[in-house]
Parts: sequence; C-alpha cells; structure tokens
Amino acid sequence: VKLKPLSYLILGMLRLGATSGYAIKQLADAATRHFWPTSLAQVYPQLGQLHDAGLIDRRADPQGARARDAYELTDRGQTALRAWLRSYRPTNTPPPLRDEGMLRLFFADALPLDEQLTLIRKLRDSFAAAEQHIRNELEVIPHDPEHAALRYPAITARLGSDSYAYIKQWLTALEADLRDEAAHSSAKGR
Amino acid sequence: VKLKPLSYLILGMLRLGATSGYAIKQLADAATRHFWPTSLAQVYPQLGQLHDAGLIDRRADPQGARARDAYELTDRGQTALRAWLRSYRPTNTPPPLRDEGMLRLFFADALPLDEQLTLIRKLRDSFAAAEQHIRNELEVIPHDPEHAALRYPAITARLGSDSYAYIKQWLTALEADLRDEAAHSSAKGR
DNA sequence: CAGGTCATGTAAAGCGTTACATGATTTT
DNA sequence: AAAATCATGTAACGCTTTACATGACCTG
Repeated sequence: VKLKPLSYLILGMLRLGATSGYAIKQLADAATRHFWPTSLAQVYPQLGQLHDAGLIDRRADPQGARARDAYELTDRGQTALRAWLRSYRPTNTPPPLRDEGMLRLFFADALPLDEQLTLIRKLRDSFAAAEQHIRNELEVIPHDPEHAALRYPAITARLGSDSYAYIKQWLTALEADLRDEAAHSSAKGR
Repeated sequence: VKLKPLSYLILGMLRLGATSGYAIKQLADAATRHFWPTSLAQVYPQLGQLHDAGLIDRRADPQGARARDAYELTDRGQTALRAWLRSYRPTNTPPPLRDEGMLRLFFADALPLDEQLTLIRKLRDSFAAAEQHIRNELEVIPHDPEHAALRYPAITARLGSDSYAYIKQWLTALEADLRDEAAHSSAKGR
C-alpha cells in the first residue's frame, strides 16, 4: 500500500485528537485547507485503506442512535507518521501556487494602464482578505503549554498570514510605482 | 464552449508571440509553471477547441519536411482575453498552495526538537532554492521598452522570488527562535 | 550515427471535486 | 416545523499527468 500526503494528513489529524472521519475533515478545513485542500469523498475511502494497512484502529462509537466510527493511531501508524516527517528532501523547484489571479497579472499587458491598475488592486484585495482570514483562524488556537501539539498549527497559520501580508504590501507598492510612472509620462507628453 | 484558465493561458501566450503548440508549452514551462503548470497533452486538444470556437486562426507552417501548425489570435480571441482579465473578482479565501513541506511542518510536533529543527532547515533550503530558481529565469527576460509585453512576466517572476525569499527568512528566524528557547529551557533544567 | 530537440498527437490511469443519497440530531 | 449540522458513504464527472507513438531535424 503506497501512502499519499492525504494519508499522512489523516494520521497527523488523528494524532492531534480528531477521532471520526467527519472530525478530520473539519480540522483539515480549519487548519490545513490552505496548503492541502481535502474533501470528505477522499477521507472515508482513505480511512478504510489505512485500517487495512494496520496503521489505524477502528471501533464503533455510536452517539445515541447516530452511528460513528472512532479511529486511533496504532504504533505502526505513529512510526509511519514520524518516518514521513523525517523523509522530507528539499526540492529545487518551487511548490506550484496555481493561482488564477497571478495568471491574469502575467497577461495584464493586454489591458490599458488604468485597467492594469484596477486588476492589481483587485489582486491585492484578495491577498488582504486571505491574510485576514487566516489571522482570524489563528486567534482561536490556544497558546498555553497544555496544548503543545497545537504549536506548529499556530506557526504555519502565522507563516501563511504573514506571507499574504507581504504579497499584499508588494502589490500595493507595485501599484504606486506604476501610477507614478504614468503621471510622469503623461506630464512629459504635454 | 466554456473556457478554462488553460484556454486563456494559451490565448495570452499567442499574444506574447508563441506560434506553435510546442512553443506555447515551452513558454509556459519557463514562465507560468509556478502558478499554472501545464502539459502538452492538454495544450493540443485545447488549441483545437479554441480554433473551433473561432478564437484563434490556424495555418500550416511547415519547416522543411517537418510539419508545424502556426496559430494566431483572432479579434474575438483578443476580446475574450481582455474580457477574462477584466472579469477577475477578488476572492475571500486564499489560493491553495498545496505544499507537502508545509503539511509536514504542520505536524512537526510529532518529532523530537532536534529533528523539528532539521525539518525547518530543509524547508528553508527548499524555498531558498525556489527563490534562486526564479531569479535565474528573471535575469534572461529583456527589460528594454521594445519588449513592453514582457513587463508583467518580469513582475510576476519578481513577486515570486521575493515571496520565496520572505518565507526563507521567516523560517530562518523561526529556527533561531526555537533553538534559543531550547537552550534556555535546558539551562533551566540543570 | 547516436542522442537530443522540434513537433504533433492519442490513450490510459490517477486524482480530486461535485453531486447524490440517507438518516439522526440539534438549533432556530 | 424547518433548517443546519453530524455522520458516512457512493457515483459521476472533469482535469491532469504519464505513457505511448511517430517522425523530421540538428548537434557532437
């Protein structure tokens, strides 16, 4: 059985205390959606495979008449998770961003200057919203030593919001530069 | 016919002067791979559809005995490209990064501290390499006013490498912080 | 003349999202 | 009483990658 990043995401979420498939998906939406989006339709089959591979235990855990399966890491699951964390090798190529906004910026030259500036402002607004979005999620993560396992979730969230803030500023500066330049050339033109 | 981001990537590349499907793929690999990866097996069928939709013209353009199809934007293609650039609406959620390294960092707590630091260093090295990678590509883009259409390609490349540099620094600072903290707590422990 | 690049395509497999389906429980 | 949430799953669809196939041209 070959494990994918999603497999380790599930193992890791179980380690952080999520028990059901549904709960894993909730946690993933709240915390890892930005760098590893996941859907329920992937989680349930994957839980089955991890169980078959002996990396997780399953037990029935009904809530009243509502059925629920509770999962737990086995020793082999713990080991597999740690081995994966250790096996990371630096890549020479950057991670793909796959952002349609960036793609549009790449071709912005096809528009007249005022519309180029509009596009840049829209892009900046997107990153500003993204920054705020993660910052809000960050605030609800407890920071006390009792929740030590939540330390890195807080770190990745901070890294995310700081990165988006940086790009936001970058685009703001770009807009100012292009606007100045336009003002100068039109003044020259008279 | 519903157009996808890939469709507009092709229209935009034709506008930048690429003529054949092969050339479009070359340009995309060099310039837009980071935020919109593309494979040849997508490009060729898509060229056919864009031709059927009347957004591009096709003409035979053989090089000696080697066959080649040359494509060109039609007026409707130009219009469609500009309309797409104008239609961008800011999103409230950030673009997904889908980076396995970040996912590992999220779960780093499962490792002992010294291995956490190793992981952070590896991640930092990945971003350093990514930064350098884009910076190299940036250097070959001409900046003279003759190549005005290459202005935004240069801008997106600079934004990319600057962002990776920012993350690199961020991770370097994180590693220093965690190392200091470890030194203090072990000193206390004695 | 062998290996790499230019050039175009097809087929299959894998992966992920969306939609569908079901039913209990909680909230408004 | 209706709507949202909890909970688990399946099916269909679409996108992307990988592999395969073919052949001309160029470089060492």
